[in-house]
Amino acid sequence: MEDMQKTYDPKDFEDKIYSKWVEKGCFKAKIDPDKVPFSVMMPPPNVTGQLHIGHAMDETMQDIVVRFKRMQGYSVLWQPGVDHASLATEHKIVEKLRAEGTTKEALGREEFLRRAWAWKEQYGGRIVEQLKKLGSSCDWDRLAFTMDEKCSRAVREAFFRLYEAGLIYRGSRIINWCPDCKTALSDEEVVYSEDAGHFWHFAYPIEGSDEKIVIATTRPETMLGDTAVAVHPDDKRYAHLVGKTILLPLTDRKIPIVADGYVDPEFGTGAVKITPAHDPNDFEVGLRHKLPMIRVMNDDGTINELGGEFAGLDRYEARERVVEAMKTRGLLVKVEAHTHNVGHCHRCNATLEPIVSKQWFVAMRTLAKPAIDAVAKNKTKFTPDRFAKIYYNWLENIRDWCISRQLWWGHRIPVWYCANCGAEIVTPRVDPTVCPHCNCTELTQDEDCLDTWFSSALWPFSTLGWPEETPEFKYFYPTDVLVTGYDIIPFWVMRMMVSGLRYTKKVPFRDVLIHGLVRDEQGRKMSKSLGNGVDPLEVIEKYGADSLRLALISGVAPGNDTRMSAAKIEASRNFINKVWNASRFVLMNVKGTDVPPSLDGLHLQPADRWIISRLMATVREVTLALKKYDLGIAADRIVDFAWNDFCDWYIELSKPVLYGEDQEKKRQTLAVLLFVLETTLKLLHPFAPFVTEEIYGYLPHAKGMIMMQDFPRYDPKLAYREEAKAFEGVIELIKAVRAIKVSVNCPPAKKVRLYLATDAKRLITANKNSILRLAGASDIGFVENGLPAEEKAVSQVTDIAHIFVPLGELVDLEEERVRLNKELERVQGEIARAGSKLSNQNFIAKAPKKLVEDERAKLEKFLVMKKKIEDQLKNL
RNA sequence: GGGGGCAUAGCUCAGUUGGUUAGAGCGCAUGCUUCACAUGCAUGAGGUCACAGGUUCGAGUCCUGUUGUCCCCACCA
Repeated sequence: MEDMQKTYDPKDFEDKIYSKWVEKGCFKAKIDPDKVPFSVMMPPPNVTGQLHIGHAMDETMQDIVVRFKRMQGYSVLWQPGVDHASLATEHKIVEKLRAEGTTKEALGREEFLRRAWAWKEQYGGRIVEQLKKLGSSCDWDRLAFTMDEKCSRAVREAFFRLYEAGLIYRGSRIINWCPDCKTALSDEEVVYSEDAGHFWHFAYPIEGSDEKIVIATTRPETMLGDTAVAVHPDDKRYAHLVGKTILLPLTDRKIPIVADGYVDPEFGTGAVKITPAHDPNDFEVGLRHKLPMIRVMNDDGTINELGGEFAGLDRYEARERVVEAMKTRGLLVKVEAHTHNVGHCHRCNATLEPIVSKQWFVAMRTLAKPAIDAVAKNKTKFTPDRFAKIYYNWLENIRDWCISRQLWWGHRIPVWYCANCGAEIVTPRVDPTVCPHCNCTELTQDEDCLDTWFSSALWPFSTLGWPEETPEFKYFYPTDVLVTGYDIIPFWVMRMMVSGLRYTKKVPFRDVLIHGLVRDEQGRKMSKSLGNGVDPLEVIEKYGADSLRLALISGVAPGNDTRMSAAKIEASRNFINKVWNASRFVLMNVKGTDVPPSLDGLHLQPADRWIISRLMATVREVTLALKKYDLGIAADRIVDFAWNDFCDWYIELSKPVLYGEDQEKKRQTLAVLLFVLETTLKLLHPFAPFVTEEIYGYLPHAKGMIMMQDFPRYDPKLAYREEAKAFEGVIELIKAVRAIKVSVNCPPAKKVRLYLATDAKRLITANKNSILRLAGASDIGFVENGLPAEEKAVSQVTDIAHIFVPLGELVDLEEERVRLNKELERVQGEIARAGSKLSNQNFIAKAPKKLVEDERAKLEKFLVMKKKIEDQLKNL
């Protein structure tokens, strides 16, 4: 086999490896009765969307979990799919048509849909290809689309069931209307922002009196639809006017003055114009006082024929003209600057109009209850659990969900109306042809579509074939974990919970792993307008997918936002490069040897046992962290082990053996190097799948693909706790010698002689060559009581030895005295701290025994150190 | 108005059920072209864990309050 390339270049192998995984069917989900299923539903990205950094994080997290579980032996389904994204997609197509100089109305429904599907065919594959670049190990053979036959069938069934139960109804209510997209929106789709506006004070004349009542409004044009003015019942200023009639200016209408508790006497003038058809609060007031509703605006935001002379004007032009007209009549009292929260369309950002409109709604209150209970009873668990509170907050305050959209791209509402008797007809599967009430055959289907989230809400089971009891559904449902961002909780998580419990009587997923947003270097949201977005595809191109993945999850706690920067990605790339080079080192040395395939029967040296012990600790911690979805911690542990323990220590410790003469020791060391490398690669695989798979292919005893190997297991036989701890003493010794040399500016290349007063002669002798090499020493001598003063040595006390390094001219005795005194001070501080703890009777009585013992041992240790340092000071 | 987050090294952030001398990356300082890697190695400086109380033998961690900051929801027309 060829050797590994000298430099790490992900472009050499990432695509090749992905193809290989696909070819070998590594991602395929199988119904295997002998295995435990583990299923994850990918949050479907918009079918015509492009991969952005937020997707990249979401996908990476899922892929890590899924690869981990697959290696642990679960039968994994990671279900991929894309969303038709009704409004988003239709918006794009409408824009395109506008550029072509036509409109959807001009094309007609059929032709428009033909174009929409063509658009979907053209761009629908793009995001899927981009997901592959990341290394996503989902079962592409099962790729679903919210508008495919399977999902559409589920939508129809779900609608039917809710309708039958009376939980879907049609009614005229105030909804959020986008005059640009010309559709209703749900409350969740409204984005509020503080906008600068005005507060116009208008005087309304009162019939049969010279008195006028002054109202204040931010939307003057809506006065054309006023049907009352309201004041607070206890407001003495207006008490005499309640029941009187207003001659509404600019119209020929007479409207009453009513008293209603909704009015805040402190705000504005204390008198409110009531426009039931154009304001949610006014709508309520209107119902209470049985006021007429006069809708004065068309769907496109222009004033309709009820607006008299203003008919046909755009809403903003109408606003100006109304103000002008009032001014001319001397009825404009004043204008104030006023900033207020205004709702905008989440898709096109147009200012929304609250409008009375006949729409379809889902009665959410009834449905919310089981969804609240399921989380309260821990049937579904949020990670981190604080998001359960946010979830409750949403569901407890939920209002009915407006599900109809005046769009064509989506699931057409499965309701037919009878031309004869006006009946609503809803059937679960087959389209009705005859009215069951009057036998009339003239039926027309509702023109509108469903909110895109209506189908997304069914995703965990619609993709598995529900309402059919398919084998997939039985095996993989409920799913195990849903991974998504906190911003999607109200849109999706909540609604999947509601639907899942309603239709399947089960929670749709057992865990919900919530992540935050990926922000830019300065903590700002990434946005197109700021141009501060990090393009994941560019990052992959430049650094490789593994670096991107690692950068996206390292140092990130669940649920928290994270910042992305070139520096962070480079740090990840550097680590992967490190792994690459360490692997090269091992393979280079293994080449041409008969390295044993396992550790069985080997006589392990202290350093070997130490690294294996550290490895086992890492395996345990990583496994635990992954189980708890602490992906950032898991990654940090692996990086820390691989870089510090393995590369900086064990590989360096192995060199004197590898370059030495003892062939048997060499074989053993190679076996350990290989074992640790292979185990580390497996641990790292879920995080950095490409590079680990590539390197694994070079390992002499590799079996197939790394992604199909067993995830490393903690083996108590390999824990070697005591030996590892003893060996830490050797490491501490080496570090101390290095520090001594630096402290006197001794060139690193200059070898020094070490003199050690120690009880650990055996351990030190066994590791002599390593100590010499790593500490930069020429020889070790053992002494009883240090060196004579004329030797001019620098000394340091460690756990296993009192070190003396004679450095002759380099040593300044005065400086050495200062250094030792400083050290003495530190040790005395420790003695005082431990001493005060141990003299506290409450500590002795109440703290765990182990802790007390540890504290005693510590005190003992520091007392010995103190003695040695004092002796040395006397000696100087 | 309601809900939630955050405050730890110069910067960005970890810190599992309270328990060694509070960690990492980046940055900084000093020194290293040692045969895997300068995308590197070694050594080091740098923290009253926002503030004030409390619980506890013991608090960065739990409780109460304060301050600052960010987000979500509601929406006084």
